[in-house]
Amino acid sequence: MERSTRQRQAIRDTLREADRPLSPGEILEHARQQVPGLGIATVYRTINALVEEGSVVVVDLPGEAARYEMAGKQHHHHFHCTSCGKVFELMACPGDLSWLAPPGFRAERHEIVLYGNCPDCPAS
Amino acid sequence: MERSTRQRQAIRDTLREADRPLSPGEILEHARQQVPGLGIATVYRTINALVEEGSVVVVDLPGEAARYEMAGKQHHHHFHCTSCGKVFELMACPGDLSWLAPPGFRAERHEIVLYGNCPDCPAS
DNA sequence: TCTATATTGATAATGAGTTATCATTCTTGT
DNA sequence: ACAAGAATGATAACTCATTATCAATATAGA
Repeated sequence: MERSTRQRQAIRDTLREADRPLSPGEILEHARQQVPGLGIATVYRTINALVEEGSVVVVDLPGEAARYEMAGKQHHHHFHCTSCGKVFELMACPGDLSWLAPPGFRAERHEIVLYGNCPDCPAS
Repeated sequence: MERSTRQRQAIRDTLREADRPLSPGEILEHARQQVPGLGIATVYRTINALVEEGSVVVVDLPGEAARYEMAGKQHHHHFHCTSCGKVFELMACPGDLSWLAPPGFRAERHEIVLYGNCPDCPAS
């Protein structure tokens, strides 16, 4: 990530402004508003560079391809809208859950995903 | 799923005896102890039939290919050993977590995954 | 036992997501 | 403004899990 290009700026801005994890496709779609000709290859290349750099982290959800969000956010979880497919951030957390594991297991971290409808999607 | 074959029996037995969700590869490996020549295609075919039939359910974990476990178990979660990669069942649950979502979101269900080391894997 | 045909195993094919290739374009230091 | 070479875009190639194909085999009813 040496030179500063319109493409990279658009991709970085997209991630910075997003309040939820975005898929490469969502990043492409949004960043194209700034750089119309942007290609998906550049999105992947830039995402990977940002992840290696440590400024972006991967968000994996069950049965889904990877999404990306800015690094450095406080511990949080996600809400997956089963209607529109978007993933939102949940800044709340029930706290330590290592007690869920039987003796002998050493739990180091947890992930929680809520499923349902987001405010933009009418109840199914 | 009309005829009864050694292959299907072995696959069904494998899933019935497992106390944790198994990947197609794990099912193949275990069922081959009963039916040495068993092929991966038969494992997939049988798994799919069992899922359609409703006797087996899919277990999706973040960033992982699907695993399978017998249907009808009570609500539970999973523990993913970051060392050996095996997934275990956690029969405990913190209960309703819909309060994690901001107003406007309608949470219908949740998934929880704990990560760490299982009893068989020395602490990293 | 015999036959119809469901099932199997090997493997080619597929699909979705991601990465590599390469000629062209753009950025940056001079 | 110029040159070196980094970055881009189009797309071919790749990866991995899963599915389709098809000749050979095994099951179950007659």
